[in-house]
Amino acid sequence: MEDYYFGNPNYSNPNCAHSFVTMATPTSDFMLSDYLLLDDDVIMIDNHHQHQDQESWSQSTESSSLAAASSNVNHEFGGATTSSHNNNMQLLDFVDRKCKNNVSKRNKQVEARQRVVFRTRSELEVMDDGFKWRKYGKKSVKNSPNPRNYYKCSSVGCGVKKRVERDAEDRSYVLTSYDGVHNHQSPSSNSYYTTSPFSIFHSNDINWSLHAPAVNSSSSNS
DNA sequence: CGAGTTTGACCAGCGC
DNA sequence: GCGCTGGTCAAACTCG
Repeated sequence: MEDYYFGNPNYSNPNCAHSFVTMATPTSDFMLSDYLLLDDDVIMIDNHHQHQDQESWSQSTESSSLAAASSNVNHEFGGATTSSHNNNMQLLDFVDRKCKNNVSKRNKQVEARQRVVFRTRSELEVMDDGFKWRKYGKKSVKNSPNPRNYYKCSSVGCGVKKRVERDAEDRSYVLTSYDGVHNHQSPSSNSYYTTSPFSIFHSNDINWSLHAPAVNSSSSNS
């Protein structure tokens, strides 16, 4: 099986090299195993749910949009997520509990903006995805003991935003949501990234990594 | 000194 | 209309 990484392996912080995670198997701390298309513009990714039966999956995908999402999973992830059918069953529950309750009013106003939500198991709240982010807000949210951090892409003219918060139910997981699509290449030296956050799923021949951010190290103190 | 973070204030949507 | 909530702004602050 190929190794799949999140982030650019060539864009690492020597001070944080210890946190570099390789995803060779579904048992890695950071595992890309699920994502879901919600209402045409929201994708959720869950990285730990793995054990559901096929029957419940079929039941839970009666919705056409969700069924479409499941097909996308297999298509987009290819060999990296051969078991994604099973994984996404839990993801549907996850979406019901998390996404549908948490989609912000503000986000509802943002039409045609793509939104990707990652649920990753990591001690690090900020994951380097190759883009440069500037923190512009921090907010305590209801029903969660953990604050939510707001980031904007630092690139001029790029309006992509992301929110990062600890999972209220399991603090070992981090929820990272991306709003919008980058209109530029990744500033990282080796531009494996394309303009869309979804592009990570199209890189069958590219290694992706999860590691500590190369910049904004002070943000981890917040 | 510039870039990034912190944090309180402000705004807008929603439910009652 | 009012209060609650999530999201954003911007001045002050920190750090390299």
